[in-house]
Amino acid sequence: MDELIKIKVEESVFFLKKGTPLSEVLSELPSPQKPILFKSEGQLLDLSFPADRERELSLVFAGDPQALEVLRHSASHLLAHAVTELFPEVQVGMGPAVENGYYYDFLRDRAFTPEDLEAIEKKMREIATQDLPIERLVLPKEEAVKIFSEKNQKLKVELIEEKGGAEVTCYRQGNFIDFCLGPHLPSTGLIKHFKLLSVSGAYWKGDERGPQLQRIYGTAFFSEKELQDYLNFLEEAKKRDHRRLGPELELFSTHEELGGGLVIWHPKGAIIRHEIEAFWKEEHLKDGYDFIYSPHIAKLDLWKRSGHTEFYDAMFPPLEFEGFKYQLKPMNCPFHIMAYKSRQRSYRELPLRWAELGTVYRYERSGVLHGLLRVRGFTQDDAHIFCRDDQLEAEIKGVIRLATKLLAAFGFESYQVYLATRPEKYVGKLEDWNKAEQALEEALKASGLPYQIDEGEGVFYGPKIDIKIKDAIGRLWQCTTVQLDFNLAERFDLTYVGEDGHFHRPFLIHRALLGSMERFFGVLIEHYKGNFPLWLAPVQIIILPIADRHEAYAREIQTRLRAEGFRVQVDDSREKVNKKIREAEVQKIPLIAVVGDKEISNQSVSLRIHGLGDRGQISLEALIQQVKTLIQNKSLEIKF
RNA sequence: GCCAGCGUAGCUCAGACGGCAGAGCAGCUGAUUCGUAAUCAGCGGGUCGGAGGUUCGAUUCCUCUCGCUGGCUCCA
Repeated sequence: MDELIKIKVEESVFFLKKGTPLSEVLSELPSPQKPILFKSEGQLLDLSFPADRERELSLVFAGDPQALEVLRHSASHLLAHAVTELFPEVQVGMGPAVENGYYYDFLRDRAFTPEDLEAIEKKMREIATQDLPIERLVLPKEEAVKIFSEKNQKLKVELIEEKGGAEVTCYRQGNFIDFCLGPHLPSTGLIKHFKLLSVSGAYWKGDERGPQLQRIYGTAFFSEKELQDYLNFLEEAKKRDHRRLGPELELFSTHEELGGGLVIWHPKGAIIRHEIEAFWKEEHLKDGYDFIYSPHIAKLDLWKRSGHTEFYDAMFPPLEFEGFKYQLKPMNCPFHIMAYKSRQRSYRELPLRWAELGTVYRYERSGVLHGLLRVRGFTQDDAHIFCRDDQLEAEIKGVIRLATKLLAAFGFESYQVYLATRPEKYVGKLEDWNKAEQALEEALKASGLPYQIDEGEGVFYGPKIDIKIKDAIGRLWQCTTVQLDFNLAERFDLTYVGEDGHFHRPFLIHRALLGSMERFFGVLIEHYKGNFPLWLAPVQIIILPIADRHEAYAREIQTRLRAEGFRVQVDDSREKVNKKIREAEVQKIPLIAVVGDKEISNQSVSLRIHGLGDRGQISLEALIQQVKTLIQNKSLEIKF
């Protein structure tokens, strides 16, 4: 006798024979629009999912953001389908949906060319137009293995052997079948707005010893507008690329002669860095930090004691002289620890907050270097806090407050915060871990920032908080990190004498707020699109004399404005005003002061604001006052 | 480090069965003295990323190498 299963959909109740597709209920529902998925207990299910037990279903329609991942996953199958049609010899790997789209990995002896991608995309459209039903199949493992073996899909067979239970789920559309948990859209016709983006290498199962596959990336959306918006976003990101803007605006350069990942800050970049650092120092002093300077190398033995030689693989090879080996520093911590250990410490002097803009060197593999964002020599805005356990929470709160204060000054006010907790392998006492995790979480709660917990994702030496900032076009960048370190405290046997006259182990907090000057600068360039706010702009005001006879007046104003501490230039080239203005706009100089006969006669300038155009005449005094205010307030916008 | 793509003037890019290497912008010089996004003219500028090989001849074909790009991997 067939068992009947109770299925509740919206307000209606149905009874289905066990194993019949849930989609049966749809014929009875007066829904004007056909759903593409069901949702049950927070989980998305195929329309054809068999009735297995009592369920309450809701309907998910095309366009629903929850279904986007499914759309993209189905699009990845469509991609694999097209590839196997066009290149039957290709073996398919894995093809999930990812953050902004999807990819699929293929094993093929030749590389896919851009022409191949075009052909594949065309084939995908063809298959989509056929509107093939996407069927969910549950097969005994042996049968699935047999099917994929016959198709000579060895990678898939490997996956099934590895991951499949007694029964495995597969999805089929036309001649294409894939081992996959799903869920998927009911048919290929629903995949309408998609595009292939790029092809790159990827290792099978991420193992660099394994075979190298070719990964084709694509994206898909429910509407053409969303797809176009995303493609526009990619274009916009290209326009902001700091690797283009940096050299163009003469902020920094890199050179083959110097080596990869090594950056030279040009005067215009250096002045921005100076402003950032000055602000950073000022805020740190206000928060009770002291500064430290430390050398760039130290004896290798120091790094042995810290454990870096053992656990850290990004160190440059050591240098050797006078019978000793020296190590270029990848971190600042051991130096700060040495300073701490230079004498006995009392509980009365804790917390110690020691900050350093410390330049470190890391051997990053050549393939990962990327503009300013991933380099080999960089300056961390580092600090180490040594504190007692009763101070831990307050210290972390202080760090978070300082971090968000600094970031907000640059216009970063939207964050994603992660608390990473104890991993399986860890050093230190469980009791300390618990105390630290609790302090971190309490501090986060007090900060009012929404956060998520990455269970077990902490580093082996301590739990941490990471803060990612959201830039002007919504991209996330990791900057702030606050980490407890039980390892170094232990290895260097850090102690302080407590009120009880006994030795105690201090907590060691390692933190960087902006991350590194290089990386933060790269992010800033992209965030501002090169249009730095007035307080950071390398040239804040450019004065454009209309004709030669106005040059003396221009120089006079320049002197006057420089005396106020403003960064001012005069364009004395013998060009027309139009050309000078264009030049200044291209250079993204915030304020342009045009001076001619009129301005001389009433001691004024004609002001033009970058991007906003001519604002008319303004007296010299008013200009000075307003610029002063804008700089002092670190205003992100220029208003007159 | 691995896979793939790309390296031609400072920048953006043309180019060529393997046969003296081009444009625009920038730079320099001169003329123009001008009112809100490019005045005109002239000139200079290249081991065609580097090394080796094939060839009578290589920037072009081959090998190696360096750098960059997209990913992978790594990320104390």
